[in-house]
Amino acid sequence: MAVPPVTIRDVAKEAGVSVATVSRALNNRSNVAPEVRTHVVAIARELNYVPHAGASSLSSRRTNMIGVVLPALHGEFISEFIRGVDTVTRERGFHLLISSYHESFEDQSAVVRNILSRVDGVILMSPFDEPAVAYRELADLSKPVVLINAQVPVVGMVQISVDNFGGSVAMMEHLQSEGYRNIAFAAGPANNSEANERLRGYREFMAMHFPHAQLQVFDGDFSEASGFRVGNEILSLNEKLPQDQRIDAVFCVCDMMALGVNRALASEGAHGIGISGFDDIPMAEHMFGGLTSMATDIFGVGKRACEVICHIIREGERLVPDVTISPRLIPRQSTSKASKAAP
Amino acid sequence: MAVPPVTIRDVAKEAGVSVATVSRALNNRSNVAPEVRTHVVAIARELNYVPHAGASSLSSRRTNMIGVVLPALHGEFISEFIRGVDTVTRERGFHLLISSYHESFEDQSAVVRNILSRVDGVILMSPFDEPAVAYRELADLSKPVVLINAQVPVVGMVQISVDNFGGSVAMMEHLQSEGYRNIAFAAGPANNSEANERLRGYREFMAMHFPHAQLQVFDGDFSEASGFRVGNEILSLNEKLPQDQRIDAVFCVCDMMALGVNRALASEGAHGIGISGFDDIPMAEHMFGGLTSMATDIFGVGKRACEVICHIIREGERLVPDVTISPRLIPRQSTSKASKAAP
DNA sequence: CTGAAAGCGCTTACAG
DNA sequence: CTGAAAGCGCTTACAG
Repeated sequence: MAVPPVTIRDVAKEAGVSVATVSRALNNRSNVAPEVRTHVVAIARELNYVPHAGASSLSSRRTNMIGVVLPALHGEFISEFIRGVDTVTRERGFHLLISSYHESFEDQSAVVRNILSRVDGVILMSPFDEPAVAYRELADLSKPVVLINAQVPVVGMVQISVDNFGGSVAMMEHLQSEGYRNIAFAAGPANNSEANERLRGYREFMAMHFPHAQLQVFDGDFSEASGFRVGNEILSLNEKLPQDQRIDAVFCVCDMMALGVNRALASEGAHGIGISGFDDIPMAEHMFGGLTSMATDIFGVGKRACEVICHIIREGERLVPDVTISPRLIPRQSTSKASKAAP
Repeated sequence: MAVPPVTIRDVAKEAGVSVATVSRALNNRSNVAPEVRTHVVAIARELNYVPHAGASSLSSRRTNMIGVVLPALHGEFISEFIRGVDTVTRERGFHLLISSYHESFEDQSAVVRNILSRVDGVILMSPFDEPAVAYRELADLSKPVVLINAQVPVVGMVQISVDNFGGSVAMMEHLQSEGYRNIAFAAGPANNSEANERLRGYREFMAMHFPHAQLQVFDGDFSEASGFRVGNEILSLNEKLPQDQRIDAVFCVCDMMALGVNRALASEGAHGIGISGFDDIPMAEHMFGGLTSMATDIFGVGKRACEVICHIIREGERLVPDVTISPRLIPRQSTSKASKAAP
């Protein structure tokens, strides 16, 4: 514990060379004689030398760290994202500084500034539905920032986004092709940009294909409990509606809400109402016989984001094209009219 | 991007004080006149000053970072743990360096050394079933290490562990009290210490309460697929067994395997075999009507681990008692004989 | 309560 | 290919 740490000077002395040579040897610079390098590396290992990262970053102006700033997300989603980032980070010799759990957009910006001196760049997952101008300040920072899922273009920042709007439309097409006509939407938090894009997909599809239908949007907040409430609202609404106007499918903004919707509907026996979700969390496959969902490959998004930020850092190049990832429909039993009708 | 960063000297000059005073004011040292502090803080904010973390750690010998080294874990488990750590980290002004995805024990040790100069201490979650001696080297490092779930005492390292053995015994008691007699165990990876402790609980309970019963241990690897295989093995075994020796309950080492076991058994219709898991992942509640499980409060473990390491760092004290967390039985329908018999 | 100065452990032009 | 030296931006005894 209280051992005086071994420094580059100790290694230099022991190896009989200058500290400059040790530094070059250990950092794989080309201008070192091969035998010298081998010798220095051996001595360093023997002395159990660990370079002081702070000192190194002070003189090299590089921290070899990537910052990841995440919102208050729970579960599989966040861990898959981190896993994706981590994969790249390891293979490129960077370390990961993670900061999660932020309540507001301001809070989030503060966190980004706060970690700025510790990292070479940051990956910011921002679910807030803020105008582009709100991001300007972050785009002007001294380190590159890659923005995930902001759903709004920001000059000076590379963006990686899931095409939530497109995925939403694709889900609607699926529901329509399965024969559903009176489709309701179980919405997410009002200030969440992803939720809003999905809602927009629903609205635009309905306007296009069912121009005379009454839109049925139910408020929710991503939680299973809010889905349960929506389910019950739908049940009581359907009682009042004439047969041909009753809701026959619920497109849920995320899988957890679909779980809640189903819990409410299932209590009424075989309801025959189609249910779909979004995100394709691992649970989806096992939810009431299989929940139809849209897979967003969040692991891939994490990888991509990290590749981009590493590239910007290493090449000093900021003109990297944005990336949009298309989600993939995973049809399962929950929207299959055939199996619904059966029992 | 290419703006010269503002340093402590710029702030000092602008505020008309020495850099020493700026440093003291910004670090909340007591020996600064209140008005001076206020003034310095104002100037710093005005200049958008961000202290260089590397320089700071070089002279103060503190990084204000906690390292978290995680095994190749997927899912909710890891994110809950990180969330627990992050909660404490934020409230105490530390940052989080996370390194996940490590294949072997050696790999893991290398990672710990690798991040050592960047952190003030590390939280190491080690699922490997290694002898205490293997950890010695890590206990001798220059920074404190808190060990999670190693299931073996290591001198010089504080440990936070889930009582997997006790939880396993408690689960067996539950199964016995529900009336199950021929209980099988679906095991996890052979080199996983947590899995082995749970298996040990099963073995010892059986030896104590059913000394003449034949132990039925089926190999698995935590995955749903391996659970499915186990389920099928049980089905074919039961066909050969006389009525009174047939397996009537399967205690699975984790919830995902329980999911697979059920998938196999369910294909044979109402099987009447009790199934229980371990970990109580969020999905458990929704798995085939409710899976009986043991909740391990991994969020709490993360919090506790971080509190301990922060304490050691701040107080310089290494004699912190180990912490053992008792899991909690969550009985659900999957082990309820009454509801099993019903259909 | 404040400042001048040393020093933390590296990296990197610069000169050879 | 190598070394001497400057300097990165802080913190912290030390002296006052």
